[in-house]
Amino acid sequence: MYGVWIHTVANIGCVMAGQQDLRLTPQRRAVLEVLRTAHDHPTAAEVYARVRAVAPGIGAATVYRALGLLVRAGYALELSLGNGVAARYDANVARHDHAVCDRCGRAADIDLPVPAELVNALSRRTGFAITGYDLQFRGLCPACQTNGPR
Amino acid sequence: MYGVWIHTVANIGCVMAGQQDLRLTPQRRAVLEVLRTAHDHPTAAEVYARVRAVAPGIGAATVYRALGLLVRAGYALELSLGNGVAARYDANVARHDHAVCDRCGRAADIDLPVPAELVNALSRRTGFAITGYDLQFRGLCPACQTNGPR
DNA sequence: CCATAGTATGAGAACGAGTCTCACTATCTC
DNA sequence: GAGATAGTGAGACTCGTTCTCATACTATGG
Repeated sequence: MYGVWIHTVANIGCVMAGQQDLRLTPQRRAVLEVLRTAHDHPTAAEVYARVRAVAPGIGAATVYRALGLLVRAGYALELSLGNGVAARYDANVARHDHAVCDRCGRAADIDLPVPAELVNALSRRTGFAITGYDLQFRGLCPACQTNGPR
Repeated sequence: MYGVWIHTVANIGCVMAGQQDLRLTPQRRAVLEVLRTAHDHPTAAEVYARVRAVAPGIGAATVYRALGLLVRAGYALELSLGNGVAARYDANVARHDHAVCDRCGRAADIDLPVPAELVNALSRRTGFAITGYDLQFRGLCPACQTNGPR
C-alpha cells in the first residue's frame, strides 16, 4: 500500500534541543500529525486506529516503530501512566506532569516543577544519577465524578 | 497439587488501617512471604518464579490472583514503574516513592512527601478528586553507572 | 460424622500489547 | 540506470496477564 502516499520525504530540521534528525516519511508524518492534533494522550493502539483512518494501508509495526522513533528523537513523550497496560503518547515534549483518572484512564496535563535542589539531595542519598522524574497524580476526573460510583 | 501444603488456613487480622480480612491460604501466605522477604520490588513473573521455588505446584493464575488480592486488601503495593511492561510489587505499604534505573529496571525506595497544600491546589485547578500520587525518579543506579555506557 | 454450600486452586486456553522477520518498495549516491 | 541503504506492511510470534472450568478444600448445620 505504498501508492496512496504523497512521497515528500524530508528530514525534520533540528528545531529543539534534544531532538535529532529523523527522516520524515509520509507514515511518520501521519503518526506525528495524529499525535500533535490529539489532546488526549492516546495509547499506541489509539494512535494506530487514528492513523489508519487517515492512511488505511499503514501497518501496526510501522506505527509502533514510528512512535518509538519519535520518542527517541524527542518529538513525543511516552507516558507510563500505570493504569492498564498500554503506554500513552504525548506530543507536548515540554516538561510537565499528569493527573490520571483511576476510572477511565484519561490524563490531564499539569505543571508542577520539583525543586532542583531536592533532586540533587536525592541523587546524593540514593547514588542514582538522576536524569528525570515522573510525577503522576491519581484520582477521579470530573466526568467520572459526576457519573457517580461504579 | 493440594496435598503438599500444610493446611493452616486463617484470616489475617486487621492490623493496619485500610487492610481488610483475607483468607490466608498456604498459597497466599507463600506469595506474601516472598513479597515480604524480597527487598527488590520483584515483577509478578519474578514473584511467581520465587513462589514456585518454595511451592512447585502453584499455578500462575493463583499467584496473579493472590497478588491482586493482597494489593486490594492493602498488604502490598503495585508499582507501575513504567519501564518495560511488567508491574512490580512491594510489601512496604507505607507511602514512599521510587528511583528507577533506566538500564536494569531496579527500583530504590525513597521518601519525599509532596506538600498537601500543593495537592489541594492541583485538585482545584484540574477538577480531579485526587486520591494519591506517584513520584518516580529516573536515572542510572550505582551498579549501572560503574558498568559504563552500554 | 455426613451433606452441602461456598471458596480457592491448577492447568491450560485465550487475550492484548508490542516486537520480530522477511519480502518488497522507496530513496539516495554514484 | 545500478547498487546500497532505509522504510514499509503483513503476519507470525513473544510475553505478561486474565479467564475458564473441573477439581479440591473449608466451613457450617444438622
